[in-house]
Amino acid sequence: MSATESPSPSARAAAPAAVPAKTPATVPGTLSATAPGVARRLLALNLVRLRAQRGWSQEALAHESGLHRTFIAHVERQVRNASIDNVERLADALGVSVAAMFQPPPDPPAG
Amino acid sequence: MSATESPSPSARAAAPAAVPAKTPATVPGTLSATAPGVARRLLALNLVRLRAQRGWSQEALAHESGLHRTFIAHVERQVRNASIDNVERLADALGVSVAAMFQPPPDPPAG
DNA sequence: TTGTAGACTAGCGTCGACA
DNA sequence: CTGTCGACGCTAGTCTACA
Repeated sequence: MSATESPSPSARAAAPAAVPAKTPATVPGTLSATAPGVARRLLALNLVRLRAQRGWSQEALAHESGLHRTFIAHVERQVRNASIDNVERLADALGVSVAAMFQPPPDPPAG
Repeated sequence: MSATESPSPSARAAAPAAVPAKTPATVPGTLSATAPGVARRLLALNLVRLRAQRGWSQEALAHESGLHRTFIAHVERQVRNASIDNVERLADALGVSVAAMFQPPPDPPAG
Protein backbone atom coordinates (compact mmCIF):
# COMPACT_ATOMS: atom_id res chain seq x y z
CA MET A 1 0.00 0.00 0.00
CA SER A 2 1.60 3.32 0.72
CA ALA A 3 0.96 4.20 -2.86
CA THR A 4 1.65 7.80 -1.96
CA GLU A 5 2.99 8.81 1.35
CA SER A 6 -0.15 10.65 2.21
CA PRO A 7 -0.02 12.36 5.58
CA SER A 8 -3.60 11.44 6.17
CA PRO A 9 -4.89 7.91 6.59
CA SER A 10 -7.69 8.53 4.19
CA ALA A 11 -5.45 9.93 1.53
CA ARG A 12 -8.13 10.13 -1.07
CA ALA A 13 -10.58 11.71 1.26
CA ALA A 14 -8.04 14.19 2.53
CA ALA A 15 -6.61 14.94 -0.88
CA PRO A 16 -6.94 18.54 -2.01
CA ALA A 17 -9.02 17.49 -4.94
CA ALA A 18 -10.60 14.70 -2.96
CA VAL A 19 -13.86 15.27 -4.69
CA PRO A 20 -12.93 15.92 -8.31
CA ALA A 21 -15.52 18.03 -10.01
CA LYS A 22 -17.76 16.00 -12.27
CA THR A 23 -18.63 18.97 -14.39
CA PRO A 24 -15.64 21.26 -14.09
CA ALA A 25 -15.53 23.38 -17.19
CA THR A 26 -18.84 22.45 -18.67
CA VAL A 27 -20.00 26.00 -18.88
CA PRO A 28 -23.47 26.33 -20.37
CA GLY A 29 -23.08 27.38 -23.94
CA THR A 30 -19.43 26.38 -23.97
CA LEU A 31 -18.24 23.25 -25.65
CA SER A 32 -16.19 20.80 -23.64
CA ALA A 33 -12.45 20.92 -24.00
CA THR A 34 -12.58 17.52 -25.63
CA ALA A 35 -15.76 16.77 -27.47
CA PRO A 36 -16.98 13.19 -27.54
CA GLY A 37 -15.86 11.44 -30.68
CA VAL A 38 -12.96 13.77 -31.36
CA ALA A 39 -10.63 10.79 -31.46
CA ARG A 40 -12.81 9.03 -33.98
CA ARG A 41 -12.87 12.10 -36.17
CA LEU A 42 -9.16 12.80 -35.90
CA LEU A 43 -8.41 9.22 -36.75
CA ALA A 44 -10.68 9.30 -39.77
CA LEU A 45 -9.31 12.61 -41.00
CA ASN A 46 -5.68 11.58 -40.70
CA LEU A 47 -6.46 8.20 -42.13
CA VAL A 48 -8.04 9.59 -45.28
CA ARG A 49 -5.38 12.25 -45.57
CA LEU A 50 -2.39 9.96 -45.21
CA ARG A 51 -3.94 7.36 -47.45
CA ALA A 52 -4.73 9.83 -50.22
CA GLN A 53 -1.32 11.39 -49.76
CA ARG A 54 0.22 8.08 -50.69
CA GLY A 55 -2.25 7.48 -53.45
CA TRP A 56 -3.38 4.28 -51.79
CA SER A 57 -6.83 2.86 -52.14
CA GLN A 58 -8.82 1.57 -49.21
CA GLU A 59 -8.17 -1.90 -50.48
CA ALA A 60 -4.42 -1.28 -50.58
CA LEU A 61 -4.40 0.13 -47.08
CA ALA A 62 -6.50 -2.75 -45.87
CA HIS A 63 -4.05 -5.13 -47.44
CA GLU A 64 -1.08 -3.36 -45.89
CA SER A 65 -2.63 -3.09 -42.45
CA GLY A 66 -3.79 -6.67 -42.67
CA LEU A 67 -7.31 -5.55 -41.93
CA HIS A 68 -10.45 -5.92 -44.01
CA ARG A 69 -11.54 -3.56 -46.74
CA THR A 70 -14.92 -2.91 -45.19
CA PHE A 71 -13.38 -2.03 -41.87
CA ILE A 72 -11.17 0.67 -43.38
CA ALA A 73 -14.19 2.19 -45.07
CA HIS A 74 -16.13 2.21 -41.82
CA VAL A 75 -13.33 3.84 -39.85
CA GLU A 76 -12.96 6.57 -42.44
CA ARG A 77 -16.68 7.20 -42.24
CA GLN A 78 -16.49 7.25 -38.45
CA VAL A 79 -19.18 4.64 -38.23
CA ARG A 80 -16.84 2.30 -36.42
CA ASN A 81 -14.79 2.72 -33.28
CA ALA A 82 -11.48 0.95 -33.82
CA SER A 83 -9.30 -0.40 -31.03
CA ILE A 84 -5.80 0.89 -30.34
CA ASP A 85 -4.40 -2.40 -31.52
CA ASN A 86 -5.87 -1.83 -34.96
CA VAL A 87 -5.07 1.88 -34.91
CA GLU A 88 -1.45 0.97 -34.39
CA ARG A 89 -1.65 -1.44 -37.30
CA LEU A 90 -3.03 1.33 -39.48
CA ALA A 91 -0.32 3.72 -38.33
CA ASP A 92 2.33 1.11 -39.02
CA ALA A 93 0.96 0.54 -42.49
CA LEU A 94 1.11 4.27 -43.15
CA GLY A 95 4.57 4.52 -41.66
CA VAL A 96 3.55 6.97 -38.96
CA SER A 97 3.33 6.81 -35.19
CA VAL A 98 0.10 6.05 -33.38
CA ALA A 99 0.19 9.51 -31.82
CA ALA A 100 0.32 10.99 -35.31
CA MET A 101 -3.06 9.44 -36.04
CA PHE A 102 -4.58 11.63 -33.34
CA GLN A 103 -2.47 14.68 -34.09
CA PRO A 104 -4.51 17.66 -35.29
CA PRO A 105 -4.25 18.14 -39.05
CA PRO A 106 -1.94 20.89 -40.33
CA ASP A 107 -4.15 23.96 -40.60
CA PRO A 108 -4.13 25.13 -44.21
CA PRO A 109 -2.91 28.67 -45.01
CA ALA A 110 -5.92 30.97 -44.77
CA GLY A 111 -4.64 33.34 -47.40
CA MET B 1 -14.91 9.06 -58.11
CA SER B 2 -11.57 9.79 -59.55
CA ALA B 3 -9.48 9.24 -56.50
CA THR B 4 -6.33 9.75 -58.48
CA GLU B 5 -6.27 10.73 -62.09
CA SER B 6 -4.24 7.75 -63.04
CA PRO B 7 -3.43 7.63 -66.73
CA SER B 8 -3.87 3.89 -66.66
CA PRO B 9 -7.24 2.19 -66.30
CA SER B 10 -5.89 -0.12 -63.68
CA ALA B 11 -4.79 2.67 -61.40
CA ARG B 12 -3.78 0.37 -58.60
CA ALA B 13 -1.89 -1.92 -60.89
CA ALA B 14 -0.15 1.00 -62.51
CA ALA B 15 0.42 2.85 -59.28
CA PRO B 16 4.05 3.59 -58.41
CA ALA B 17 3.82 1.50 -55.30
CA ALA B 18 1.33 -0.83 -56.88
CA VAL B 19 2.72 -3.80 -55.05
CA PRO B 20 3.70 -2.52 -51.64
CA ALA B 21 6.24 -4.75 -49.99
CA LYS B 22 4.78 -6.91 -47.27
CA THR B 23 8.04 -7.04 -45.37
CA PRO B 24 9.78 -3.84 -46.37
CA ALA B 25 12.15 -2.88 -43.59
CA THR B 26 12.28 -6.15 -41.74
CA VAL B 27 16.02 -6.30 -41.87
CA PRO B 28 17.44 -9.30 -40.02
CA GLY B 29 18.74 -8.11 -36.72
CA THR B 30 16.84 -4.87 -36.98
CA LEU B 31 13.73 -4.28 -34.96
CA SER B 32 10.64 -3.03 -36.73
CA ALA B 33 9.94 0.68 -36.62
CA THR B 34 6.78 0.00 -34.69
CA ALA B 35 6.70 -3.11 -32.58
CA PRO B 36 3.40 -4.90 -32.10
CA GLY B 37 1.69 -3.77 -28.93
CA VAL B 38 3.61 -0.53 -28.64
CA ALA B 39 0.35 1.38 -28.45
CA ARG B 40 -0.92 -0.81 -25.65
CA ARG B 41 2.27 -0.29 -23.71
CA LEU B 42 2.44 3.46 -24.31
CA LEU B 43 -1.15 3.79 -23.22
CA ALA B 44 -0.54 1.81 -20.04
CA LEU B 45 2.64 3.69 -19.20
CA ASN B 46 1.12 7.11 -19.67
CA LEU B 47 -2.02 6.03 -17.90
CA VAL B 48 -0.20 4.89 -14.77
CA ARG B 49 2.10 7.89 -14.91
CA LEU B 50 -0.58 10.53 -15.26
CA ARG B 51 -2.80 8.85 -12.70
CA ALA B 52 -0.05 8.58 -10.10
CA GLN B 53 1.00 12.11 -10.93
CA ARG B 54 -2.39 13.29 -9.82
CA GLY B 55 -2.42 11.00 -6.85
CA TRP B 56 -5.56 9.35 -8.14
CA SER B 57 -6.49 5.78 -7.43
CA GLN B 58 -7.71 3.42 -10.12
CA GLU B 59 -11.13 3.73 -8.61
CA ALA B 60 -11.01 7.52 -8.80
CA LEU B 61 -9.86 7.45 -12.43
CA ALA B 62 -12.51 4.91 -13.24
CA HIS B 63 -15.07 7.15 -11.65
CA GLU B 64 -13.85 10.20 -13.53
CA SER B 65 -13.62 8.45 -16.87
CA GLY B 66 -17.00 6.87 -16.30
CA LEU B 67 -15.47 3.45 -16.87
CA HIS B 68 -15.26 0.48 -14.55
CA ARG B 69 -12.55 -0.07 -11.97
CA THR B 70 -11.59 -3.47 -13.32
CA PHE B 71 -11.20 -2.13 -16.81
CA ILE B 72 -8.71 0.53 -15.71
CA ALA B 73 -6.68 -2.13 -13.95
CA HIS B 74 -6.64 -4.32 -17.03
CA VAL B 75 -5.56 -1.52 -19.33
CA GLU B 76 -2.72 -0.58 -17.02
CA ARG B 77 -1.62 -4.21 -16.99
CA GLN B 78 -1.88 -4.31 -20.78
CA VAL B 79 -4.15 -7.30 -20.58
CA ARG B 80 -6.89 -5.40 -22.37
CA ASN B 81 -6.97 -3.60 -25.70
CA ALA B 82 -9.07 -0.49 -25.25
CA SER B 83 -10.91 1.25 -28.05
CA ILE B 84 -10.15 4.82 -29.09
CA ASP B 85 -13.52 5.90 -27.76
CA ASN B 86 -12.51 4.81 -24.27
CA VAL B 87 -8.96 6.05 -24.67
CA GLU B 88 -10.39 9.45 -25.38
CA ARG B 89 -12.52 9.19 -22.27
CA LEU B 90 -9.44 8.35 -20.23
CA ALA B 91 -7.52 11.24 -21.74
CA ASP B 92 -10.40 13.59 -21.04
CA ALA B 93 -10.54 12.45 -17.42
CA LEU B 94 -6.82 13.12 -17.10
CA GLY B 95 -7.13 16.44 -18.85
CA VAL B 96 -4.78 15.51 -21.68
CA SER B 97 -5.18 14.99 -25.40
CA VAL B 98 -5.66 11.56 -26.90
CA ALA B 99 -2.36 11.95 -28.74
CA ALA B 100 -0.66 12.52 -25.40
CA MET B 101 -1.69 9.05 -24.32
CA PHE B 102 0.47 7.60 -27.10
CA GLN B 103 3.26 10.12 -26.73
CA PRO B 104 6.54 8.54 -25.65
CA PRO B 105 7.19 9.18 -21.96
CA PRO B 106 9.94 11.64 -21.03
CA ASP B 107 12.86 9.26 -20.68
CA PRO B 108 14.72 9.99 -17.45
CA PRO B 109 18.34 11.18 -17.75
CA ALA B 110 20.56 8.13 -17.79
CA GLY B 111 23.16 9.97 -15.80
C1' DT C 1 -5.89 -0.16 -3.00
C1' DT C 2 -5.01 -3.25 -6.63
C1' DG C 3 -5.17 -7.74 -9.29
C1' DT C 4 -7.78 -11.41 -10.93
C1' DA C 5 -11.79 -14.71 -11.96
C1' DG C 6 -16.26 -15.73 -13.72
C1' DA C 7 -20.36 -14.69 -16.24
C1' DC C 8 -22.80 -11.65 -19.13
C1' DT C 9 -23.91 -8.01 -22.83
C1' DA C 10 -22.55 -4.99 -26.49
C1' DG C 11 -19.92 -3.86 -30.08
C1' DC C 12 -15.77 -4.66 -32.95
C1' DG C 13 -13.91 -6.94 -37.00
C1' DT C 14 -14.35 -10.39 -40.80
C1' DC C 15 -16.48 -12.14 -44.85
C1' DG C 16 -19.43 -11.98 -49.05
C1' DA C 17 -22.30 -9.44 -52.03
C1' DC C 18 -24.56 -5.49 -53.99
C1' DA C 19 -25.25 -0.45 -55.54
C1' DC D 1 -12.89 2.20 -56.16
C1' DT D 2 -15.94 3.08 -52.38
C1' DG D 3 -20.16 2.77 -49.30
C1' DT D 4 -23.22 -0.33 -46.98
C1' DC D 5 -26.12 -4.28 -45.46
C1' DG D 6 -26.58 -9.09 -43.23
C1' DA D 7 -24.68 -12.58 -40.69
C1' DC D 8 -21.21 -14.43 -37.64
C1' DG D 9 -17.20 -15.02 -34.18
C1' DC D 10 -14.56 -12.92 -30.87
C1' DT D 11 -13.26 -9.77 -27.51
C1' DA D 12 -13.94 -5.35 -25.37
C1' DG D 13 -16.36 -3.62 -21.29
C1' DT D 14 -19.48 -4.21 -17.09
C1' DC D 15 -20.47 -6.13 -12.54
C1' DT D 16 -19.78 -8.95 -8.41
C1' DA D 17 -16.67 -11.03 -5.42
C1' DC D 18 -12.38 -12.69 -3.45
C1' DA D 19 -7.15 -12.56 -2.25
